[in-house]
Amino acid sequence: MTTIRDVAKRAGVSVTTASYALNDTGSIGEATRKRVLEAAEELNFHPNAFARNLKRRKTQTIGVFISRFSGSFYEEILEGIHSVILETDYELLVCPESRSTRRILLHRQVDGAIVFDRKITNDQVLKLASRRFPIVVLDRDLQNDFILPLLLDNAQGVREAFRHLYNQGLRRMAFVAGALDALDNAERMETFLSEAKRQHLHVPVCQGNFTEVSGYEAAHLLFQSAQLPQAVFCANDQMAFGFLRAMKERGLRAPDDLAIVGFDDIPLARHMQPSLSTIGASRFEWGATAVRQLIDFLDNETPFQPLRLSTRFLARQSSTLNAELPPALGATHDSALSS
Amino acid sequence: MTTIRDVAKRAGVSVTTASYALNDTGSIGEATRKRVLEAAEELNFHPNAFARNLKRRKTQTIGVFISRFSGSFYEEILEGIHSVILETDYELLVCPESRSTRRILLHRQVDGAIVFDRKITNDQVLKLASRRFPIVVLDRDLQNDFILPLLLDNAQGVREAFRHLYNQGLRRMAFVAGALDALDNAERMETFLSEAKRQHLHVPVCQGNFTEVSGYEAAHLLFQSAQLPQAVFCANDQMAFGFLRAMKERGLRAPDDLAIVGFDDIPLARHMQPSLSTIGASRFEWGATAVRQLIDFLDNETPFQPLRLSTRFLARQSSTLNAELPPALGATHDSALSS
DNA sequence: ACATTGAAGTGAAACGGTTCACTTCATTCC
DNA sequence: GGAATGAAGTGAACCGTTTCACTTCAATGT
Repeated sequence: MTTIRDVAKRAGVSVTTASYALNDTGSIGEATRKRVLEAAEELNFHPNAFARNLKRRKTQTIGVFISRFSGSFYEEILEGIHSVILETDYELLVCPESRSTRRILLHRQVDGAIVFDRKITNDQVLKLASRRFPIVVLDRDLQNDFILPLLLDNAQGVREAFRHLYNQGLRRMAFVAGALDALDNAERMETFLSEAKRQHLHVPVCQGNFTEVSGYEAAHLLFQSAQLPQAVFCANDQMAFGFLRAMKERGLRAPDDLAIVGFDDIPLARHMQPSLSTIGASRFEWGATAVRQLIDFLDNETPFQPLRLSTRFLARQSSTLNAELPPALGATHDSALSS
Repeated sequence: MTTIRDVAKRAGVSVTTASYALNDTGSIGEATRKRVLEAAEELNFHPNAFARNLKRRKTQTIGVFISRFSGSFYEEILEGIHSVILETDYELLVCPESRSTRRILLHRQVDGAIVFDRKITNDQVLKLASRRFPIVVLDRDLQNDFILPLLLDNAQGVREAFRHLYNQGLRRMAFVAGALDALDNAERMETFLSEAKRQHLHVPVCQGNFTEVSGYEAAHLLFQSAQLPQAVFCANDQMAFGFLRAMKERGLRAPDDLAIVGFDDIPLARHMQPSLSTIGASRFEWGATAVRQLIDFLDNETPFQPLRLSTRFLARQSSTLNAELPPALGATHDSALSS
């Protein structure tokens, strides 16, 4: 392992000079600089990141904390983050939930963090965030000078979805809720119910927890009620998927027997049979925005700009009555595979 | 930022003692140890990872180098890796292709690497790998004491697929090839063609590059030939997907007009209409095996054990003639969403 | 009674960079 | 001609740990 001392020796200069030359700092003559760079090249020198970070107290790295890799939900967010990182001189460290999370966060192995992992508590985030360690949170409404929440505009998409159902003459609606502690769930439910209320509709709520199975179970519960609803809004796509499975088993068809709407626009949604109406946002843009703001804060102390990511309702087969929608595949395969 | 010195001072011991106590090394009295740990707790002390790594010359971190996040191809591999990491005292650093790759690899910010990114050259891998820096490669056939290739057993699955087609009486077959420089493509093609040869079949080859579009284009090329083949094997699912799109546009149906088989078993494959016959491997197991061997090498110097990951053919609608296959969704949704 | 042992604890030198404060020396200015 | 300036380069402290080599001292063996 060659060190900067080796380089300095070979170039016939002091370690200081070598460091300045390699980092393009200090004032070093052109000839000397060249000699140092050549020596470094010849010795295949690469500065030890630990020594450097230890001294600089900066890592030039952004940490992203997610709960897991699968689900293709994070995928696009990560892609967005990655695409921005590529244009900066920062590096990216992705950390799935585990002990590591604590370690990396606490040991300051990154200069800033993007958090999308409910296992990390609000308290932890609050305690960690500081001018020297800004944090962007994607999954909670937590905010101060050093914490930027970047959330979905749940209300917008849900309102559109409600209108879509309502305008088709559907009146008996039900809501399948996700995890109780999730902000997104609360907002989606709150919006849906209040829209319904404005139309003097009462909407029963089935409690789920965002998993496919809980959607399946919610469906069974609803099937037992005296009168089937005409439309069901599920707080996310996974539950909608489970709900549709239960319907299929019962011989019920969407949208004719029951119109279904989900939330998230997971990749599968457009490929299902019937394709699933849902509410989507650009997760790519989400990730990109997060890291852009974070780096802007780190480099220029630009104050955080909270904002809500716009969502939009996507009418597909599962909720669109008597429409001549093209079959899912033919209509959408292109963008589906473009990723 | 509190340091070990603060802890030592508070506990009324030397820095050395504090370090030994915190790391459970050296020989330290029970009472003293307790006092140190308490002091650390009270001061909310967390050792600086850079200083530690600098001194220890070990990072206790495994680096995974992939070319990108999307495609849901890496997803399961990462999950597999992650699941093993969770049970060890190693951490995980996932690095999408970029300058970072070079930096992290060269600067030894990780103790070992798992490489799945063709942008990293064989030369680089060879130069980097050493007893102190073992590397597992998932995308190339490169091997020495410190480099472990973990590849798919392409032949096995492809052979099964060929038989499946052949046993249904199909004789006119074509092959859509992927990127020329890819080992996987070479092996799949080689196997398919030699199986065909044994049956005295001649199989024309259309060159593609693993992308959906290249599959689409390959289809158009084939459509111009005098006689349509009865079965087409695509070297991966993406191309098969493009091929099916072209067929649809032409009013051709799989499997009746043309039986289609892909390779990879991407999540979409089972959800398409028709569902896509393909060849799959447990990518989860793939990742898990890789990291297990790597850590075993690092911790115990266990020599690398090259092996091929078994693959299996999955008969689905796109290639199964006159069969009563259940509809894709009903049959498979459970495992599809279980992730 | 004295050497031996081993547990408990310590001082200081690393690890490999960065950077502050400083020197040297040629050039410019008045 | 002497002070002022500034470019080029250097020595050494420092970042926060770990760990080698060492001391101290009570307990043990003979």
